[in-house]
Formats: sequence, structure tokens, C-alpha cells
Amino acid sequence: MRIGELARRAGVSTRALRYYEQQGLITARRSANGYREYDEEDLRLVAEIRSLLTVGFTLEDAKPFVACLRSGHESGASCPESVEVYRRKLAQIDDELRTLLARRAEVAAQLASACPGCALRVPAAGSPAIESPREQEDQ
Amino acid sequence: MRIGELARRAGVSTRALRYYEQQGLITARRSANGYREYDEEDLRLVAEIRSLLTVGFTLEDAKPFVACLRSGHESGASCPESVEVYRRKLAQIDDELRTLLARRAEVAAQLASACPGCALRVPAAGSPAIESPREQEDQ
DNA sequence: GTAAGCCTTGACGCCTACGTCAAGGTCAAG
DNA sequence: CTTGACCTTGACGTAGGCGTCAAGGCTTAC
Repeated sequence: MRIGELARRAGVSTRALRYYEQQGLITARRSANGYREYDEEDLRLVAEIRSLLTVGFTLEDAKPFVACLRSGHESGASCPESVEVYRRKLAQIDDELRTLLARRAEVAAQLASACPGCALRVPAAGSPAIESPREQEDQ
Repeated sequence: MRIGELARRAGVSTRALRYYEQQGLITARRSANGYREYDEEDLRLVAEIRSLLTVGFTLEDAKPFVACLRSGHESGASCPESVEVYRRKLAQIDDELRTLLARRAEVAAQLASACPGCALRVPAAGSPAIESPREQEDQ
């Protein structure tokens, strides 16, 4: 199939597909007239990329997953490199969560001191429903 | 004082100060030779801006606070416009927290299915320590 | 006079995943 | 032959808060 069909089936723009190729994530055969030619496996690769992007991965993060799929694995996450990316991402997300929670608390505190009573309308940052993620790196 | 001294005392770069001016946050008198001249109040304004930026506010968000200070209030948060920004920011932070938590859960789930056992090393997204912030907008 | 240290206004670079023209080639239908 | 739908590469624009030259003027000290 050509780029337009792949784009429709994968739910992305043709621009995105060319960008993924430019970034080294996917490659396309070329037909005689220079048009890119894709197959079903490429559709899987793009689906994997999209899936990862929507959960906050960068294209760089996605590379090991795509490589894993292309090397014959049925899942892009079946390779150790991919698992490592998963773990790094979890750690990064936890960092961001901690940062956000700290900022939330700070903003709530400033709001409370500037406008006593306003803070009553929003959940407290230290409430039992909002806590920092537990630290628990590998091993 | 001139821009260099203000920068040192406020702990920011001269580039940042010019940028704040360009964005309409601070204004400077000019001495005969064209140099910017600042006073102690400008120092307070810059301190306010820095304080807000570090908790994730944009310069646009900071404008009401600066305006509030300049209009004579002792706190940049004493004006209703500032309080409104606080509330919008809290809501935005809560949105980001929910998004992050959802992504965390998604990543953890994918990791778990791709590498059973790996997930045991990281905190579970649905654990009692990590929950979505309670919704509770105004009123 | 000249070096040093301060100041000025531009203006590009960064980072990410594309959106959006621009200018033009390919191919099948009518 | 023309229209139209498809394809190609190239290149600028976006958002935010500056960093980092570039090229040059002011002032004081020696």
C-alpha cells in the first residue's frame, strides 16, 4: 500500500509517517515511480509507535520497540532494551508526579495565605487521596 | 540600580530581565545614556515572577500578580485576578496529575504484560498511595 | 589611548512532533 | 488533453523562556 492508505488505516497523517521515516523509525520500499510502498507489518510498527506516543513516550523512546518488532518478536516490548525504556519512563513519570504534587501543594498554600477560605474549595495536597508515589527503584 | 545589579540581586540573568520587559511584565526608566534604571520595587516584582515561574506558572499567568503588586497591594495575590489564576492553575495541575497517573498505570500495565515480574519492582498505579486528585471545582 | 566592564538592540538556537504551504511529478479516467 | 487524486522533497512555523553570540556605545581607571 502507499502512504495515503497506511496513513488512513493507522490514523495518522502522511506527514507523520514521513517524519517517522526521517527519524529512522520506519523505512519504506520505493516503487518505480519513487512512491513509498508499505506492507501490513509497517502498519503494526506505526500502531506501536502511536500507542507509545499516546502514553507520553518520545520517538526516541519508541525506537527499541520498533526494532524489537522488526526483529521478529511478536511484541515490541519483548526485548530487554524495551523493558529498560519502560522502567526509565516509569521513573520519569514518578519524578514528574512528585514535582507536580509539590507544586500543587505550594500553589494551594499560597492561595490559602492570600485568600483564606479559597483553599477550602479545592482538595488539600496532603489529603489521603493524593500522595507521592512510593520510591522503589529496581532490584 | 542598573540591570546587572538587579540581575545579581534577583538571581536571574540580564537576558531574563529584558525578556520580562519585552513581555510586558516589568518596565524600566531609562537614564540619559539609555541604560535601564530599576528601584527596590522592581526587585520585588522580579522576585514575585521568579516565585511563580518556579511553581510552574507562565509569564502570562504572572501578569496579574505583577499588576497587583504595582497597584500598591502588599501581596501579588491580593487581587481577584490573581486568585482566579491560582484557581485555574490548581485545576490545570490536577488535570496533569490525572493524565500522568493514567499514563503511569498504562505503562505499568504494558510493562507487566510484556515482562511479568518486572512490575513487582515498581509501585502499582492503583495502589492506595497513588490516586487521582478529588474533583471539586469551585462553589 | 586603551583596556575593562558595564550597557544597548537585534537575532538565531533549543526542543518535539508534526501542520502547512510551495512547486512539481505520476497515473488513471473521461 | 485535461482534470483530479495521489505522490515527491524542501522548508518555514509552533510554544516558552530564555542562552548565546554579534556588533557596538558609555564610562572609568590607568
